[in-house]
Amino acid sequence: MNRKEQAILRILKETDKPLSGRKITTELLHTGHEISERTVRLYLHKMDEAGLTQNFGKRGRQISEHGVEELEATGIIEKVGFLSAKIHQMTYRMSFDLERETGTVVVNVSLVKPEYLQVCAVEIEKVFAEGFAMGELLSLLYPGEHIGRAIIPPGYVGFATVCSITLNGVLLQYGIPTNSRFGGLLELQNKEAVRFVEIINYDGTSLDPLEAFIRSGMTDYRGAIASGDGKIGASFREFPADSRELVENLAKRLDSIGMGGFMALGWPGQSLLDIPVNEGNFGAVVIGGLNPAAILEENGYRITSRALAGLLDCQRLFHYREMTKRLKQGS
Amino acid sequence: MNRKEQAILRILKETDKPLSGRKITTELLHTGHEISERTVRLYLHKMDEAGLTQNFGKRGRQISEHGVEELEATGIIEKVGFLSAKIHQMTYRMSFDLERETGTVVVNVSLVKPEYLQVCAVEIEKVFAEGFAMGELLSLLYPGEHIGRAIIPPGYVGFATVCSITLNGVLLQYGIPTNSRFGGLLELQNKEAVRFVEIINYDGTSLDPLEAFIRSGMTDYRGAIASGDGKIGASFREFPADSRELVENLAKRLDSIGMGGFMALGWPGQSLLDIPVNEGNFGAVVIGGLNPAAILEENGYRITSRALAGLLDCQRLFHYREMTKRLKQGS
DNA sequence: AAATTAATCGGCAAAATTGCCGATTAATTA
DNA sequence: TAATTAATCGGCAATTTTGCCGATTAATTT
Repeated sequence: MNRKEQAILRILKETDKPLSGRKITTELLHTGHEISERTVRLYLHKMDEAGLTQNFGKRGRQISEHGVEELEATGIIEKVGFLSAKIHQMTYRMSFDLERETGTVVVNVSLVKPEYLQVCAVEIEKVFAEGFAMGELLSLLYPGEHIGRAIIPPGYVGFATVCSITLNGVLLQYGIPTNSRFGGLLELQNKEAVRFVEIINYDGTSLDPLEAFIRSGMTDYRGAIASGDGKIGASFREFPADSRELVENLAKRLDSIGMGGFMALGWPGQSLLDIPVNEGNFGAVVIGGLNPAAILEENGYRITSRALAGLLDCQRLFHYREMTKRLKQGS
Repeated sequence: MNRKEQAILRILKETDKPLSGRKITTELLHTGHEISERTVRLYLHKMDEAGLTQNFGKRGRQISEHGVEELEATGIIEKVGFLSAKIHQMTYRMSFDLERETGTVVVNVSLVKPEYLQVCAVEIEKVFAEGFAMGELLSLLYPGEHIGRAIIPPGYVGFATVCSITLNGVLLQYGIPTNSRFGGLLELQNKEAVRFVEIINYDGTSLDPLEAFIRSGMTDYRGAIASGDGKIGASFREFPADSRELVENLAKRLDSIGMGGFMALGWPGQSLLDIPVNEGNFGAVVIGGLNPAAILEENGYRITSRALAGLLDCQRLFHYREMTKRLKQGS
C-alpha cells in the first residue's frame, strides 16, 4: 500500500456513507495531494481486489474492516488534529439556512469579565462599524451555558462572534466547495488591504492562526479603527472558477443580513494580494471572525479566545449596537 | 512549463553556483515535492533545450536569464517567506566548527530590560539547569550592537540563546541533512516528554511556532522547573536512517561542549511520541532555543523575541551561571 | 411510470515518471 | 603526477499515471 492509497483510505475512513471517485479526488486535491480522478479509480479497483474497500457500484466505495486494520497498521495516525480537518468538520455540521435565516452558525467565543467588555465597548463597536468584523452580529453567553465542550465559568461572559467558517457552510449549501488555505495578519493602509505580513497554513497547524496573532499582541486594530492603518486578522480561501458569479451574489445577500465577511474577491487564475491561486480557482480574502475580541487583548486585558468554539442557534445573535444594553441588563 | 519544472527553476534561482541533479532532488524532497532524481534530470534536459537552464556538464546546471524571466512570468513569487526557507538559509550560512569550537552559531534574541532579566534570573538558570534549554550557553548583547538586521535599543539588553537550527548546521558539516518538520508545544510529565499538544509545520508558516506559543502565554515553564509537569517549546526533525549512529555520537559531543539540544531520538521507521516519520528516516525531538526567554513572558514581562535572529561568533557565548555577574558589570 | 439528465465506472492507449546501468568526468588520495 | 574513488549524466525499458470515451446506472424531471 503506497502513500496515495493510504490517503484515499484515510478519506474513506472519515465518512460512513459510500464515496464516489470524484468526491474522493476533490477531497484529496483539497488536502494537498496531486492526483487525477482516473488514478483514484485505478487504486480503488486495486483495493477492491485486495479487500481493503467495498464496491457499491455506482453508489461509491466504503472502507472495509480489513481496510481499517491495514490503515491503522501503517501507524499514520494523526494524533494532533490539524485545523483544516476541524474546518471541514464544522462546515458539515452547521445548518444555517440563508433563505429562512434559521439554523446554527459556527462561532468563536472569548471568555471575558463583563467590566472589561464594558470598558472596551466603544472600540469594539468601532471595529464592527468600520467593517473589520465578520458581519454585524454577535451574542453573549452567560455563566453555566455551554458551547461546544466548554462552559462559561462564573464571573465571566462569553463574547461570541460569527466565525468566518460559516461562510464556507453557506456556500456549500449552494454546492460551492471552499478551500481554506491560510490565516494571516493583513496590513491595512487607508482602510485598504495591502498585503499579508504573516501567514500560517491551515493544513499545517493545530493552533488557529488568528488566535496566535491576537494572543501574541501582533494585531493593530486600534490603528485600523483610528487612522485606517493597522493590522487585522484575515484568512485566504479559494473557490472554483465557475462559481465566481454565484459567490458574488451570495456575498451580497450575506452582507444584507449582517453576515458579510468578504473583503476582496479575486479572479480565476489571477493572484490576489500577491498570493497565487491554484489553477481553475479564484481567491478571496475573508475577515477573521475573532477580530473584535483582539481589541481587548490590545488594551492589556488577557482573554481566553477559542476559534471554532462550537455551534450556536442564529436566533441568539443580535446587532452589535445592542451589546452595551444587554450587558447592563445581564443574563 | 509545469509545476515541477517551476519548482526546479525556483531552486536553481536561489543559488548562484551550478547544482547537480541530486542536490536539486534533495532540496525538492525537503520542500515537500515528490519526485525522483531521474525525473529531475529529465526535466533539466528539456529545460536545457528550451534555454531555461545552462548545462555545465558534470558540474551541474544554472538558471539562465531567460529562465529567470519565464519564472517571473508565472507570477508564482512567494512574497511572505515560509520559515522552512529561512531555516535552510541560516543552516548554510553558519560556520560553527565542532572540532575547533570556532565560527558562528545561529541565535535567537529577546529584547528585555536588564532589571527584568535580573528578577527572573533564578528561574532562567533553573530552566538551563533542568535541561529544558538548548545547551548551557548564552550571550548578552548591549545597546548599539546589531544582530542580523536588528539593533539593540538603549535601555535594553539582547538576551541571546543558541538556536536549535545550529544543530542542523553542525550535522550538515558531517554530511547529514536535516528535515525540520514542525515546532510544537511539548507536554512534560515528570520531566519526561509525553506528547505534542500543539503543532505548526515549518513549511506552512511565516511566524516561528515557538515565538507564537511563547508570546501567546501557552507555555508552562514554571510548572516544568517546579514539579516536572509543564509545557515547553520543542521541535521535531527527521534524519536519514543510515546516519542514526553518527547523529548519536555527535549529540554526545555537542552535549559535552554545552550545546546539546536533543531530547529524544527515535528509530528508523518508528514513530516518536505518536508522530509518524517518513520512510528511511528517524525522528528526533529537539529543545527550542528560545525557551529560557519564555520565563519572562510567563512572569508578565512582555518581551520582543526573534527566533533565528542572526549569527553570532561562538566566542561571545558563556555559561549560564555567569549571567548575573555579567549583568551587574554591564557592557 | 417513462423519459431525460447527470454521474459513475473501467478499458484502452498515450504520456509521464521511474529504476537500472554503463560511460564519462570531477574530486580525492597515494 | 598518476591512480583511485565518488558522483554525474543520459539511454533504454518497465512501471505508473493520465486522458479519452463508451457503456451503465442513479437521480431528476416530465
